[in-house]
Amino acid sequence: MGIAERKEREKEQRRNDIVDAAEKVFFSKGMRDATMDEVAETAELSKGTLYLYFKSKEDLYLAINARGLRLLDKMFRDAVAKKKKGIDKVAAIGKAYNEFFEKHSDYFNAMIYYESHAVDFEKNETCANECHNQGEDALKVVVEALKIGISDGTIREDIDPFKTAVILWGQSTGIIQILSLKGRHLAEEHGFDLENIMDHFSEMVRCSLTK
Amino acid sequence: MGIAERKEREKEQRRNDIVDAAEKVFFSKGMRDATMDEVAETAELSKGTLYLYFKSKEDLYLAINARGLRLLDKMFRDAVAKKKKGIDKVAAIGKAYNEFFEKHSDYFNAMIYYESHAVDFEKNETCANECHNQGEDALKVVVEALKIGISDGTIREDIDPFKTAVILWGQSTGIIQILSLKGRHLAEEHGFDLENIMDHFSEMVRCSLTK
DNA sequence: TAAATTAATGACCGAGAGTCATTATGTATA
DNA sequence: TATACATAATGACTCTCGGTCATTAATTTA
Repeated sequence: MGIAERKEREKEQRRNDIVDAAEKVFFSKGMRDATMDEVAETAELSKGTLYLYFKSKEDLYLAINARGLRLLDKMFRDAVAKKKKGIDKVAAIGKAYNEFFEKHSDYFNAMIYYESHAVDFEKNETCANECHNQGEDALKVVVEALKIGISDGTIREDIDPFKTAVILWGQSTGIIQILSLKGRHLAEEHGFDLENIMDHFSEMVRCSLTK
Repeated sequence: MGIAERKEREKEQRRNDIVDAAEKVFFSKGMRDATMDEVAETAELSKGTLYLYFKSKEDLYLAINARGLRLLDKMFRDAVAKKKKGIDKVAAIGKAYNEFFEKHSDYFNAMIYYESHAVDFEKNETCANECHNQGEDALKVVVEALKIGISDGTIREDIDPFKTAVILWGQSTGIIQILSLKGRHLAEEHGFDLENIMDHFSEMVRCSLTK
């Protein structure tokens, strides 16, 4: 009985098409100014149909965010795979995060929005959970890198890997966020050199992890 | 001619009353769910009057944020005043920031909202500018503390004070933000000890600033 | 081919931000 | 004190947009 499977695939496909359309609209107009009517028009579907696939506008936005997090997780995994030593893995993750911001700033900004709003799990269920899990997966990559570093002696052993991973995550996100939002201004107003600021930060991190 | 001055004062007073009312409503309902009608009711004014004093809902929100930033700036100044050495001043600022979060989390969350949204200066003019200036003032306190630390030899001299201040600001904000949003979950799910995480972070910062 | 199930539609509703013609209050002038 | 003038405040109204649901269309099953 392949009909159920085919239907399942088609449903998945349609869902994806909607997220594609939503990305176009949300990324060009911003979460605030994007309208569900425009997403519907872009997807060549009626507005009602959007609500068959997503619970709310926020839920649809979270689906985009989940895509971003999936991509970030992949970049993290690729980054750690290329290095042997724990400390180098951690540095590679930092570099990957910065690259993620530079190459996929739309996704990064979506993430920022997500991280600064308490998400109502009632109204978003599925997508919110996927975001949460995807985020945890990415964090795990950092935790593992730290553990490896402690084992191979490239990272001081008096740190708690999980705690430190959370700190690193928060730190990095905060800095990229400030650069994303105020970077242009800082460069113009204060002659700020944006290029090497992340290197500067990486250096600080390396310093604090190696004692 | 004291009439003009009195009128000016009254206007200022009314403006303050509106922000007071807005704080009550925004803090209890959240930026998203707060309505201008409710602010008007709380302020015992008509909705139209709110728009005589503020350009938009966002503008009113920015006025609240400016208050928060003013408070933060003051806490930073008080913190540095109590310490002699540059490195201790920097540590005191970090402690003050954490205290700000703990004692005035409503303001902190307002700040987060502000920092994660590109503010439309067209629609907010005055308040947006005040936020911006207030933020720069607070940042200056950090810059000064770093400079003093470099002079008195408690902070390594191969760092750029301004650049480092921005990094510290972003880092701290990012961490507090993640704790604010996910802290409860991290504690429950991963047996995370929230108490000393900021100390842990401070230690990392001290380590990276003193070489 | 008819009945049943599933998918899609778009007119409609309610909520809330922002407006503006009208009204009220306070101030200067005769 | 009465009158013209200026400024402040009002709230009914509009308009946009997220979300709903009775209706229609398409697909599957019997």
